[in-house]
Amino acid sequence: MSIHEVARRAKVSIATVSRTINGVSTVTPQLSRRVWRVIEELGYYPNTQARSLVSGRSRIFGLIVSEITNPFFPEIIQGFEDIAVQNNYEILTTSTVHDPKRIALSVRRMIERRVEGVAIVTFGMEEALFDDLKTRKIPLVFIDVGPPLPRISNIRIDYQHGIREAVQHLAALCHERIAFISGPLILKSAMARQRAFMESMEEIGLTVDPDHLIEGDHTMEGGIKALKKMLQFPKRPTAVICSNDMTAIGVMRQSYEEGVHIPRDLSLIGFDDIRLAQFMIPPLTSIKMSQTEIARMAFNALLSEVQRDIPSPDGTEYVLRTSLALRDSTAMAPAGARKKVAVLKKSAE
Amino acid sequence: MSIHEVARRAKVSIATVSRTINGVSTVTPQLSRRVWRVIEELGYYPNTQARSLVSGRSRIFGLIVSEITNPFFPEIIQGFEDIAVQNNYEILTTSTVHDPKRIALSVRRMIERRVEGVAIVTFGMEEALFDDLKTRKIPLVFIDVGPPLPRISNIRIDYQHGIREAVQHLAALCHERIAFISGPLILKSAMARQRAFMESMEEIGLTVDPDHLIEGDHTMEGGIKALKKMLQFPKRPTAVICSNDMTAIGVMRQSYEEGVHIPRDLSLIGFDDIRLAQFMIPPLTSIKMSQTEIARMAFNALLSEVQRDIPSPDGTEYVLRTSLALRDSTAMAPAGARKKVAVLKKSAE
DNA sequence: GTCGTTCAAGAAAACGTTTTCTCGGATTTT
DNA sequence: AAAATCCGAGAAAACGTTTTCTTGAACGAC
Repeated sequence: MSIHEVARRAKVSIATVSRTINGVSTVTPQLSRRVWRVIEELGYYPNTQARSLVSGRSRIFGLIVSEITNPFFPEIIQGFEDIAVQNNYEILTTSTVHDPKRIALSVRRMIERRVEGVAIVTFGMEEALFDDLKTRKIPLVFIDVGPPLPRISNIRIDYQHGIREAVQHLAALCHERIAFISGPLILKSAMARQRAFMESMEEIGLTVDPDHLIEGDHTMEGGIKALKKMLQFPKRPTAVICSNDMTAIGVMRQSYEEGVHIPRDLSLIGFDDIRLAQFMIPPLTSIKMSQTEIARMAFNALLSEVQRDIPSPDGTEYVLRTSLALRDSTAMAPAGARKKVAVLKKSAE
Repeated sequence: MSIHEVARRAKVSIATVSRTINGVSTVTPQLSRRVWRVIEELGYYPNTQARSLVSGRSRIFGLIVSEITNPFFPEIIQGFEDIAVQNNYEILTTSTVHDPKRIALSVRRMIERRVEGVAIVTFGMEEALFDDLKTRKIPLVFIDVGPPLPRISNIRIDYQHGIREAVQHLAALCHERIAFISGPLILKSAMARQRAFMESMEEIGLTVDPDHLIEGDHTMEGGIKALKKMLQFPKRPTAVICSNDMTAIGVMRQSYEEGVHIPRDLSLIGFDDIRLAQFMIPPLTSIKMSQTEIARMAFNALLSEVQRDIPSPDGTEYVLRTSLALRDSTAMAPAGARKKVAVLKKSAE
């Protein structure tokens, strides 16, 4: 079961066994073969704990996500796992469920397991909870937190690009009253998306009715509520952009309930472009933010930080583009509510 | 950083520090306080690897699921994680993506990390891949594999109950031509579901048109294909039961495409009752198989096996009930295709 | 043919813990 | 008051590796 047993049977020292396993070149081919044979016979697997205890490298990365039950995250986890496997890393995943206690606990456990780096994919505001990791100089990668710091990389999402495309698309369809259902505005990322929306609207010369800026919570339930609210306004919007797809799905759900037809009566655009979006009824137009790409960037950020001998003076900033994925949940604005054609023509590029 | 540093600063031996941390009662309160203070000051976290190396207990469980991107599984992972956290266990999750290589690799790594047990939630047929775990006497828990063995527990799903309810429900709505879209029939679980369907149909006195037994693949794409196929049959079914919700979602999607209205033209029932089901349009009637419950059972199976000093002579069998969750995707059969009323009355209980 | 080099492989130290063993002082027993 | 018991805490062994240090044999150089 242990390296000693292997050594005994192969009649070599444990050092030789270790060297054989690790492919150190100073081992005679003859001995190497003998050792390997015994290893096979015994079905010996080295003990990772002992290995990493002495080598000081755990080959574990932590991955902290908000909610694994939100379909956005599994894709990220899968992507992360895929690359991790290729690079012989293990992942310790935590789904925080937005519980600070849970996060703190999970951070602590990760440190105790001596993870080599942690990817934090939470769109959250719990930054302080990760101080422990910072003081221990563990490489980190965040999504959308300020400028990178030593050992701390950042993946900046370029919300503006995709959201501008969305707004332009709606404008081209003659929509004028466009609403935006944001995420919880305590979240930086939610704020950033809303700001990008406002800017895009301004850019194109449309005004945003304050009523049409609704705060959701990134859940389907939130989308349901938001739509209910929206339908009570004297001037209903003819199009809605949601801060994530789950919200959009909630809106769809409630539209069905209320007899509002999408896209005839209401054009709808989501954000994230989760896989499910294309299976909605109708298929949901959404702003794509590639989960696989995020996972890839996050992993590489950690890996390159770990492999570097001196930490990067400032961490690296990665940028992820967003872009509109066109489907069937948007249509021309209802005739009565169309924008003047002159403006239209221009922005329809 | 290590226990030695703490010992040095607190002017005690490392043994005392260890005892303090582990709450061994023989430590004088006074010393204990001194040690704790130093621990706080230093922000010392014990090294789990060293700990479990000497104690022989890794406090890690493995969790192997088929596909994390299938919404069925995240709920299980979340549930599993929740209980694990409570019991101070870590989880190593693997999403196999149905790749035998991947499974083998992940099994190997789990063994190398000396996991204390592995929960295998795959509805699959890759049983042989887990032999390595068996020979190493690592406690396992499967879903729906034959009778339990020493150290190997089994969660048996009682498909019959939920499926019978579904069939009875449809019969009560005067459906006579009921189709079933199965999962890949190499999977035991898919087989079991189909068998349960056949039995329920027979029980209630309905015959199954062989055309109406379609093999899907548990994906939305599979559901789409299955519906296309189904619509070509001379005698279209008026109701469909799907082997999982993803398939049902695919069917919904394609029905929309083809102008088949659910539930007016076609009644639809899914299986699993994933959270998403209630947000479909219309909300999907589904056979509930509680993911949380599965997670709970799986974890407890492992935990109780680990805590037991002698392995259970035969592993334990846990049983999970399924039952129908009624929503809006089913309706009376189209007038032309109704069953004779006499039979109806009886089975409508 | 002696003397450095080179090199393969064993011995031993180290990693950070837990746990057994040991010891000396305090407490109880007779 | 001496002997026996108890108990808190330190010393040291152990866990299963990797890696440095050591050794001894083979080899080439002079």
